[in-house]
Amino acid sequence: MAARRRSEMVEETRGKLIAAARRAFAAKGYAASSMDELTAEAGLTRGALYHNFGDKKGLLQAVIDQIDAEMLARMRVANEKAQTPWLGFMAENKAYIEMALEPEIQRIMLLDGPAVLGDPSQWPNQTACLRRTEDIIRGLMRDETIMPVDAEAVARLLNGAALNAALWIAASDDPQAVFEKAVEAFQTLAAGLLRVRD
Amino acid sequence: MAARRRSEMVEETRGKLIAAARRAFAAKGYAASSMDELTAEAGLTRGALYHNFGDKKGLLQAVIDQIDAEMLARMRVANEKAQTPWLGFMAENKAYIEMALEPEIQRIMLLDGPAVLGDPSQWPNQTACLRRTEDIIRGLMRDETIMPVDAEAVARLLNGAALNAALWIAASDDPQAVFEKAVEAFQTLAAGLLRVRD
DNA sequence: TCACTAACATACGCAACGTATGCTTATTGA
DNA sequence: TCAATAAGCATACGTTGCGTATGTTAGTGA
Repeated sequence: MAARRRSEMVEETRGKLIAAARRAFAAKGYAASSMDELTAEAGLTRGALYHNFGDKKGLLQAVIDQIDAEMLARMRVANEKAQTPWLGFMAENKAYIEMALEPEIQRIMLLDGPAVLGDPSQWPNQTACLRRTEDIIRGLMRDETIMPVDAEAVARLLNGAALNAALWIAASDDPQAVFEKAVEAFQTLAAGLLRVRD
Repeated sequence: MAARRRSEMVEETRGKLIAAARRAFAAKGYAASSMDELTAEAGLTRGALYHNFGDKKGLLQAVIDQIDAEMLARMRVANEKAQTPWLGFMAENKAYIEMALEPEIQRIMLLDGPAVLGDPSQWPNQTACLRRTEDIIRGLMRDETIMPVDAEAVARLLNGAALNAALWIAASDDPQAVFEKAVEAFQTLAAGLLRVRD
């Protein structure tokens, strides 16, 4: 039995806890998730949890950081497939709406996260998705694809619009149809950015 | 000592509990608000609470219904002062952003409410603000002030944009300056609705 | 006037978080 | 190689807070 490295074991423990937390938070919500159950499912106890993450909020923060990184990666992929910068931008936003439809992301990133940790803009990592949107907008302005605007403000607004669209779609009877409508409306609004060049 | 009517006393009790809950939820958030403290501040016990509202969520729902009605009224006032339907629409949205900046509304309506009760579209009353926005948009379409769009979708997106704008503003260092930027960006986006008529 | 019921208070059980303490095992320095 | 140390995690405990079951008082209708 080769003695394993300390850092390996820690990473494994943290990984197991984060994975179990993702499942529990997504399925039952943050408040209704018991730390006893959660850690037991990971084959551990609450001792490991409080040692590694400090408290329940700390675990949520870790889960959010992980999901956020995944979302950022998926937005990049969506952009790369597009033909023009503007279409890439639209593709990213569509991808965001699609992701926001997934129960796990919706529950953890859009509902519990902000309520428990405060506004996402205060999160260390959640800013990643947002900052990327900002960068894209700045690029479009440099290309003169869109008119000059405050990139941060527009990024924020579009992000909120997409977020709310997702909540709306998820609560509807016919998600697919409503999704189409939401994307179309999103493009209509975003056209405001293009209006002098249309 | 004139014996007071039953219904009067009940209304007073409910009013006291809702008022205390608004203060507590706004100041400490839903999760951190103790029902014992809350009811004690109202000069009552948890017995009154569970009799009148069923559980903690029920009290939050009652608080939300009350605030929602107030918000709707304020949006109406903002609209009435405007010169044209389009400006009225913009005024309502600006008013919404302003309201969403208030800590009480932000904490209860935008953060804790959705997380605890689920998406606002499922709330019995929160739909009020949203439906009003929808109606306004339909009116603007009939006037041919804006191009034909899916009113529900656009209402949702604009609502989300305004919501996120408020969270952003509140977290910023210079709320006043950021507020100006947010309103301007909001108008830029909304201009997408006007583009064929510009 | 008197049974009856609604409105609220009191008392209890239980679940869950956070901390303090204890044990086990990897790492470190001689 | 072998203590000594500390990190990593488990166990045990105290506290808080929700929800319910039960008790008590005051208004209601016949």
